[in-house]
Order: sequence, then C-alpha cells, then structure tokens
Amino acid sequence: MASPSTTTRVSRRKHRGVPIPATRYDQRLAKILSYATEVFCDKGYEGASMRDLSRASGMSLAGLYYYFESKERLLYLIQKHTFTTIVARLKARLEGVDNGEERIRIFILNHLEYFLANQAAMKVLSHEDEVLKNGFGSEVAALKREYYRICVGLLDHLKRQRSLQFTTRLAVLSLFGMMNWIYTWHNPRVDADAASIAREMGDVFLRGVICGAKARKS
Amino acid sequence: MASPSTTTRVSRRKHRGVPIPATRYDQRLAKILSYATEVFCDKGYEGASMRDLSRASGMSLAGLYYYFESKERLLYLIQKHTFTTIVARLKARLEGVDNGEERIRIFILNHLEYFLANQAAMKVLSHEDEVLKNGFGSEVAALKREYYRICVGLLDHLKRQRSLQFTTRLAVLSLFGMMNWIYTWHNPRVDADAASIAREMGDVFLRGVICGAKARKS
DNA sequence: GAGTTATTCGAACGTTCGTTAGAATTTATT
DNA sequence: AATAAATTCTAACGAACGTTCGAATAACTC
Repeated sequence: MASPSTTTRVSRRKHRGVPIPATRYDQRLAKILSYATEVFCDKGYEGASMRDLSRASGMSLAGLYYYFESKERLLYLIQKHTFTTIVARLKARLEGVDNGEERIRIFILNHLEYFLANQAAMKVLSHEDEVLKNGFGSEVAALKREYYRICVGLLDHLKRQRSLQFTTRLAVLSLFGMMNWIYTWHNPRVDADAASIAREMGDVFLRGVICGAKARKS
Repeated sequence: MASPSTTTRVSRRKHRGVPIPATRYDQRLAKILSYATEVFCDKGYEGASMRDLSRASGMSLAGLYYYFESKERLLYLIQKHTFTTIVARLKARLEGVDNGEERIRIFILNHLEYFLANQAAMKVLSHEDEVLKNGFGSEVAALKREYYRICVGLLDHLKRQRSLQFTTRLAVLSLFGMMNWIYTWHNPRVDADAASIAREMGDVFLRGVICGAKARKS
C-alpha cells in the first residue's frame, strides 16, 4: 500500500535463492531516470516540467510519482548515480598505475570518456549544480568534493615528485574547466572522439604544468 | 502613450542642443538590468520570477514592464550589453600590441578581469546560454561567435608564427573552459585577483600550447 | 479464479507563473 | 496653475506548475 518512493527500495527479490540484481521496479525507475536526464539536459532542470517528462517517458503524470516523491529527488538520483559511477570507474582504472603523469592522463581520459558517452547526464551534473537544496544538495556536494580531492591528490603528487611550481587549486579547477566546458561545444560530427581529445587536452595541460621554462617574457 | 519598451528608445534628449548621454529612462533601465542580473545569477533565468525581480528592485511587478516587453528580452539585454562591452574593451586593449603571445595574455586578462568584476553578469552569460530563442538568441550567438573568432585569430597567428602543432578549435575551447568555469568556484576571500589568475592560467595554457617537447611518454 | 499486491491512471488541488488593462500618480512643459 | 506626457501602481487574467487522491488496471500468489 505504502508508496515505494518514500523509502529506498530493495533491489533484490525477497526469497527464492538467487539474487536477481534488477527488479522490475528498478528497471522501470532506471528507464525513467534516463528519460529525465534527457529532458533536464534539453530544457534545464527548472525549465523542464513533469509534464515534459510524462510526455517523453510515455507514462502518466501521476504514474511517475510512484517511483519518486518529487522532481528534486529525481535530479538528486540522476546526479548521485552519475557521480558514483564516474568515481568508481576512475578508482578501478587508477589501480596499479604508479606513474604520476600517467595517472593524470587516466583521470582526464576517464572523465572525458564518461562525459561524451553520457553527455546528457554530465551536462545535467555540470549545469544543474546549485539547484539541489539541503540534504539532497549536500550529499551530491560530498561526492563532488571527493572527486575533486582525488584530482588534487594526483596533481600534488606530481608536483612534489618533480618539484614543480603551480597553485594546485588553480590547476585542478582549470583542468575541470577545460574538461567540463565540453558540454557547451562538443559536436560528434565535427570533433574527435574522447581518446583524441583526452590526449590533446592532456598534452596542453601537462606541458603547461610541467614545462620548466617559463613561457613569460621578462 | 505608447509603451517605450516596444521600440528601441533613443538615448538622447530630443531638442535643446547638447546631447545628454543618459536619459532618466536609460538610467532607470540600467538599474533594473543590474538588479535582474543579480536575480538571474542567484536563481537562474528559469528559476527567477518577475516577482523576485520586483522585490529586488523595489518596483511593482507591472511597473517593470514599462521598461521591457518580456522576461526573455530582459535576458537578451543583459547578455547583449555584457558581450558588447567585453568585446569593445578587448579590441581597445589589443590595439597597437603586435607580439602574438602578449596578445593572448591580453585576451586572457581582459576576459578574467571583466569576469571577476562582473561575475553575476558573466555567470548569466555563461550559464544561460541556450535559453534565448529565435531572434534574441541568434543576435547574442553572433556576438559570441565574433568573440570566439577573435580568439581563434590570436591562436592561429601564434601557431603560424612559431610553427606549432595543435588543434586550434580544441585549444580555444579549452581556454574558454578554463576561464569560464571560474564562475563555479571563484571565491574572492580565498582566490587571487584577476591579474594573478590570468598570469597563472596564461602560463599553463601558453606553455601547454607552445612547449615543443612532447610531455607524453614514448 | 479468487484474493492480494503492485502499478498506472484521469482528474483535480492549490500555487505560482508571465503578462496586461486601466486607473492613479509623478514629472515636465507652458 | 493648467495641461500634457511619462511613469508607476493595484488587481486581475489565463496558463502552467508540482503534487495528490482515489479509482482502475495489471501482475502475482495460492
């Protein structure tokens, strides 16, 4: 009787041994989240209406609320899932790689690959950054901070290892800017794929940070 | 009798010789635009209501419409003014400077100085990029393209002059990313001023683009 | 196939939205 | 002071918003 959207749903069947990872409910919710990502991406969170999502997903307006309790929670679910996934992938890829420069290249490649493969979700993540309030917002903010700190760690390591001189915070945020801005311009029919872009952005950024010779005149 | 907001208002008194640059109307409109910039910056264009602006500006809801015909035109006016100003300043500053690297440094400094001095306006420009439709949108888009092309010109010149190898489009958009992303993180109590940031971002970017030695391994 | 639970729906709720009509008021001109 | 013009207001319009209620349907259990 109670709506499942009020509490976190269990994602495994109750009895009958074998745990099936995705219940019907979870699959349906995931589908809705993917439609919602598209809609939020196109019209922005505030600009998109629940009726837009209803139209896009083919489900009635009221029917949607069986799966989540509010539009805000919908955005939260999208952002949390996206961030969690990208952080998890990054950690897996970094495992076993020691070289400082290579680790930064992996960071860039992971970010851009995921960004371009899930452009809509990443745009929603980048663009709708400040709209979540209170509890929702702080949880996503914590994920973001963790991701940010990983990058700071990578750069600080390189900096110490090679006695470089740059402001870590500025370097990290510049790198994020380079990468995240991509959602405003990337056109798959014109621009290269993630690997190429990652390589060239990595070149520019790493040379810029490493190159000993000052590029300034006098 | 006719509302002045439907046509572009003349900004000079009609008779009595001396042209006074700012009429009462223009001053009032400018004031409203500045309040609107603040409100759009805080809550986003879609998230901000005309009632928010009414509250912020101290003018009645209907009173606002004496100065512009729609919320969309309000955003258009803000974006157009901001872009026009930053392009004009840039052109003035580039005048007489020949050195290719110095010209790019001027571009970066001009951008960041204006960005940090008018953070709200620039956030509205960066963040509310795709919301203007049809006529409004295309005019602002043309301004943006001009600004973009200037930067392409600067980088292409440097590239030819020094026989460098990079994708101009990617380099320009990376630079814009580095600079524009600043609206998501800059905190005047923590971060340096525009000149310092421009210098360090310029260092990273120019070294990255100029440095002959590949930073890649193997 | 009856009974129970899970899912979906049409219809509406109350609120807020952008915008406007028309009256009231202030300001400028004689 | 009288007149005209410019500016601002109160009050409302219809539309769209996020959300909810309770009934209707579908899926599953026995």
